Amino acid sequence: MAALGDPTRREIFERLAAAPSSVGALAANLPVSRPAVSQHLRVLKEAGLVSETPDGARRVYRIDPRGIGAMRDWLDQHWDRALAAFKDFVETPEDPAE
Amino acid sequence: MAALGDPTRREIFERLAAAPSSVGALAANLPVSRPAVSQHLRVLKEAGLVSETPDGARRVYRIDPRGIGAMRDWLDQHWDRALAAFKDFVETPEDPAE
DNA sequence: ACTAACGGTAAGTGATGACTAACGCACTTC
DNA sequence: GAAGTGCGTTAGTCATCACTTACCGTTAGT
Repeated sequence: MAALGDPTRREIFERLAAAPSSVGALAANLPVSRPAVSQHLRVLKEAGLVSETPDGARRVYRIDPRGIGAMRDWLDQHWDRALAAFKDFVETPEDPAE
Repeated sequence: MAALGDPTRREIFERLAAAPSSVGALAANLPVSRPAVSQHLRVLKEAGLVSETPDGARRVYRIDPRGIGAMRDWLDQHWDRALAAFKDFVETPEDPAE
């Protein structure tokens, strides 16, 4: 969750969501060096958002559905509560006692 | 989106999702000072995640459904693509040529 | 009007973290 | 086996940011 706070990391995440890719391919289309991409991928992997697959000398990274699913659950949970509270707030005309 | 990167800010966000609150009430139950809470609320407000409502001398903050809705949309969009790509990856038996 | 309570703002400090350069390791191909 | 490619890791630097202290504006009560 906090792993997506950095813009570069979010960019990497979005590119992987579009299509799995290797480290070098990602770094080639990004304004940062390859080690930087590698470090971001490690953070994303530890957060459970991506998974790596060895492919010879290369390593292919792709989105891990479980991680993004956990985020969805977290968001939906708060969404329901927030929506209920907001609805209650709008419908209350003007509470004088508070 | 990046506004939820900080743990303290996420904590404030979750408390507001549970129930709207004033700045002082939030700071009283948090390990940080009141100005810190005020700064976090400003970031959350600029991100469109919370909205403030003047109530006399106090200001009540609550979750803004639009902000959390935008996050949901962003997440769902990437979820669909990632799930399709992952499914395609799993179903591919084992590509010998590569 | 004066006082007290509530909250936003400014300035300054300390720590977290994103980045690059240099190095080492695993795998492949000649 | 030797050279080359693709990645991860380490050390070090620099910027970003979260936090506190002090101050000022605003609103409610006496």
